[in-house]
Amino acid sequence: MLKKLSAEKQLEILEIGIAEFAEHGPAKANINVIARNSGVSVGVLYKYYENKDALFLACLRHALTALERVISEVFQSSDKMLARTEKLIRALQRSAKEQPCYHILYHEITAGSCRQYASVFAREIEEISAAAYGALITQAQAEGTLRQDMDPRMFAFFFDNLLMMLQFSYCCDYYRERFEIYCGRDALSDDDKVASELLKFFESAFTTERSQIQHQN
Amino acid sequence: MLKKLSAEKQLEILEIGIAEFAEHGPAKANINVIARNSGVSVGVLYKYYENKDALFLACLRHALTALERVISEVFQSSDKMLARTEKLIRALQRSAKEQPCYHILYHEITAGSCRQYASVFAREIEEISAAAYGALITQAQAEGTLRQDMDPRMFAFFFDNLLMMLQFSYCCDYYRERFEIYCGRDALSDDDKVASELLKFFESAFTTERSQIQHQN
DNA sequence: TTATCACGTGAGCGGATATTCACGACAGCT
DNA sequence: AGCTGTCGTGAATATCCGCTCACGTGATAA
Repeated sequence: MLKKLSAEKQLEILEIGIAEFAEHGPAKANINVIARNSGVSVGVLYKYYENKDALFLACLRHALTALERVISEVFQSSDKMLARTEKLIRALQRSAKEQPCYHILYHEITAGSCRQYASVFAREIEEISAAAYGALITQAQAEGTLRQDMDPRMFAFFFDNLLMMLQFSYCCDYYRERFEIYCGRDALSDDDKVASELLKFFESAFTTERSQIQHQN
Repeated sequence: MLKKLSAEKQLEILEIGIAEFAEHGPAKANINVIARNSGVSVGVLYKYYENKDALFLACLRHALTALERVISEVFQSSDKMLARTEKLIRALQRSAKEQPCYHILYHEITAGSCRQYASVFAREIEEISAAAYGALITQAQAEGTLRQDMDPRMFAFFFDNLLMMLQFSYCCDYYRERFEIYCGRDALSDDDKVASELLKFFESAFTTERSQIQHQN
């Protein structure tokens, strides 16, 4: 190999691609623009990626891997459920602000122009978190720190629903606007308040009077 | 006016448009296909709508009006908070199954290819429900049937987050898959179970021991 | 120094599709 | 019946953009 694109340049292409795909959506993102912004020619893009679709998938994978890392780091710890939940919230807030495009790209695959990948990616991404959250919740129920009267899978589902919406609310244009409409102009900057309110919401959903009564029996 | 497209035909165009835009996303939806499927010529579409964008916005407005009607019907009643919440859940489940494309279109505007409209539509759509939910919650807090220790706007926000995700989980491909992964194959058909589980989740978030203690004082 | 060839380049081809416009059809009027 | 103006038609046009390929460049080997 003589010149070959450096690893950094290849990464740069992915980053620029993520930005472009996130800004315009997969359908309207422009390959020629990605090439220009990355400082390479269109031709070389097609040496590395078979077509636009392949480039998009590479960008997506890059973004999703980064997001998975954020989640899995939180799951390294052996905290109790609530502490872990708080860490999750904080980590998502930070990540959504630092790398908004990654989250926007994640959101993209839920939209119409990505229908084709919907089932593949749903399995790939959500199976992991569904299993993790499900296990966490079942365990918490067994330990008696969580209400007994709910289907743990449904619980995990609602739990993740709130976390997904939280991510999107920090970086997707529509959801950002909506966030401000609901919670006020400074909602986007006052991370502590949002985190603590969401945590309160979760906390009372986690632990009802019933679950405690059942636990004492 | 001599012939002019009948009101029914104009409605049909909107319905076909909604289906096409929902299936492929605004960017990839094909005007010529919409014309053919509606049984009219492309030309006439351009007599009624300045361009593709204008047609898309008309479809969007049609869909959103229908969705608003679903919500506002529930708000006609003077039920207590929990009863109203249940009605909301049921109405959204029904509507998402009967008119999936309407909800998919709603979801579309949150994605990248619609960035330009994000702020306009966010105000138009969410301001209404934000105000309604916010008022509902403030009132419930005043009556003492709702915990006092949460910011009512944030509460309304989380509340609506769960409802939005519920809608999407019944009709957007990715969210449907995810729904099944989290809650099992039959989640999509067992509406009663989903409704009751979500209601339980809300119920305990609404009413904590603390709120009841405070109320008894 | 020169030949070779691995890589990168970007002008331009081709297909897709949004948009136009010259035309036909037909209702009402005379 | 013939005229007129309103509408609807869809082939044709214009544009955009994904993708290709003939070429340039510079590192290596002889």
